[in-house]
Amino acid sequence: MRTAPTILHLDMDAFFASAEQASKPSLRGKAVVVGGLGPRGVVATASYEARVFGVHSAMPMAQARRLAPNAAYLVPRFGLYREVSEQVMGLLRALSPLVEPLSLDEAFVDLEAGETAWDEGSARLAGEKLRADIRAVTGLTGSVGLAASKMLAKIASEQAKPDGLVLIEPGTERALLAPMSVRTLPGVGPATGDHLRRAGITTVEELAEAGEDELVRLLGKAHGHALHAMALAHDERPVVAERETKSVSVEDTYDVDIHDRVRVGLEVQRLADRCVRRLRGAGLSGRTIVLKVRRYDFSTLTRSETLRGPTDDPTVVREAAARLLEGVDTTGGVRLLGVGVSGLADYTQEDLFAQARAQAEAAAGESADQEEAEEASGEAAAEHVPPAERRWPAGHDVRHVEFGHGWVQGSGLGRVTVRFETPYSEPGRVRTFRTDDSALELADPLPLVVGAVCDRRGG
DNA sequence: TCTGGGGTCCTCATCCCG
DNA sequence: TCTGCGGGATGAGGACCC
Repeated sequence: MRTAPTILHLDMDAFFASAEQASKPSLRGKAVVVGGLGPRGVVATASYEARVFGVHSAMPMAQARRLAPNAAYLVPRFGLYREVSEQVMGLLRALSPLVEPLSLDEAFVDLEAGETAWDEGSARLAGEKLRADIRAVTGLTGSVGLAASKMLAKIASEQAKPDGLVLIEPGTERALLAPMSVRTLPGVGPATGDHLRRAGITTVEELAEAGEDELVRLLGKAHGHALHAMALAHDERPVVAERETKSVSVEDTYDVDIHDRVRVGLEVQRLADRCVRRLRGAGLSGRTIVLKVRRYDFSTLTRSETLRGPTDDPTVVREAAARLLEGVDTTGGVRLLGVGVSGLADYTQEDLFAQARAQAEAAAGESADQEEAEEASGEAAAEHVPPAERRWPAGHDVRHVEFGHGWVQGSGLGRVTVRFETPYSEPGRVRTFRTDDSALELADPLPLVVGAVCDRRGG
């Protein structure tokens, strides 16, 4: 057990929403909600100003609009977030070679392994410098937790939010955890929380008192054992820099349930193709094909099939997915379809026919670019979206030959409204154009901080 | 209120093999 | 040859995370 608080957890504050506010001066200090804008969208991130109204992540967008009707509603721009994330991860890697990213906006760092901190004082110093560097390089704020284990570092960063730093002093861990809700612990979600509550356990202290045998009886071996250790503040999980991918999947929720069996089949083929493109992009192949179907009543089922060897052949995956679909009853309609591949290998079995076919397809160009573009703009399931919204997604950057750089505030009825401002300007003016105005075109996002180098493909 | 998309891990049942 | 049993592979489902 490590004794010094040298594990750092970084959590960027309201990351997507903050990036949008940095990018759009007129939204600073305002309620901003980023998420899917379709009828079945959910909130990905709400700015702190929006949280005041009760809006939070994973909430249905329709509910968010009722709570905060005057907030700005934007589609996520993963390209921008990825760039900012890479800048932040770069700063973390300067602290230690042991960096474990958990998502675009979160990571663990082992400061001791990087020899940047060895005790409380040096850890606090490194954490504060990191926060300052992140602000300087990205213009955004992040919260830092420091502790002797991953679990506690994460709890600390949660307490530090927003824009703060909390260090949990060694020796104080159990007393700190004792009064907290069991839901604070990683791995305790709604289901486990309910389960424990029915057994009369609501705090970490009660969890520790319950004893390991009782927890194993209640929750099963692995979960019970792990939770008992967490309750005693025992967490020896190391920071792991590289974790290999175990599965690749794509899925779409449709704005309206699909009833037509033929259409369901076609969608599954499209998803299989998209999945294979992602698989190949990562240089992977896999043995197990998984079909996922969410029905009209939200009941979800999966069907899978394991091949004799790994494949990255679109035809093979399409055919397997189609076979799996045959065994699924879709009467009543489906709201979501997904195709995945697991059992991954970083090589493909020699299959010369498949390779020849793949090369022919690559040469033909196909409609791959079109679909990649759709994916990139988060408009994959765009068939029902009117053309205007599709070409001018809310929040995306544009450039006008006369008025310069701006972003789409909204579009519809043949009109698109643009606010002309940049990350470094004052809040800008709004103008409206026809959606087919040739003076207006989509543009790449600008770096959030002046002088920061943004290395974009083709940009 | 009506529930995204991309993952990970665990559990349980079943089948096959030795 | 029959039965018991353990273990691995497979398939389905569920909980959880960001």
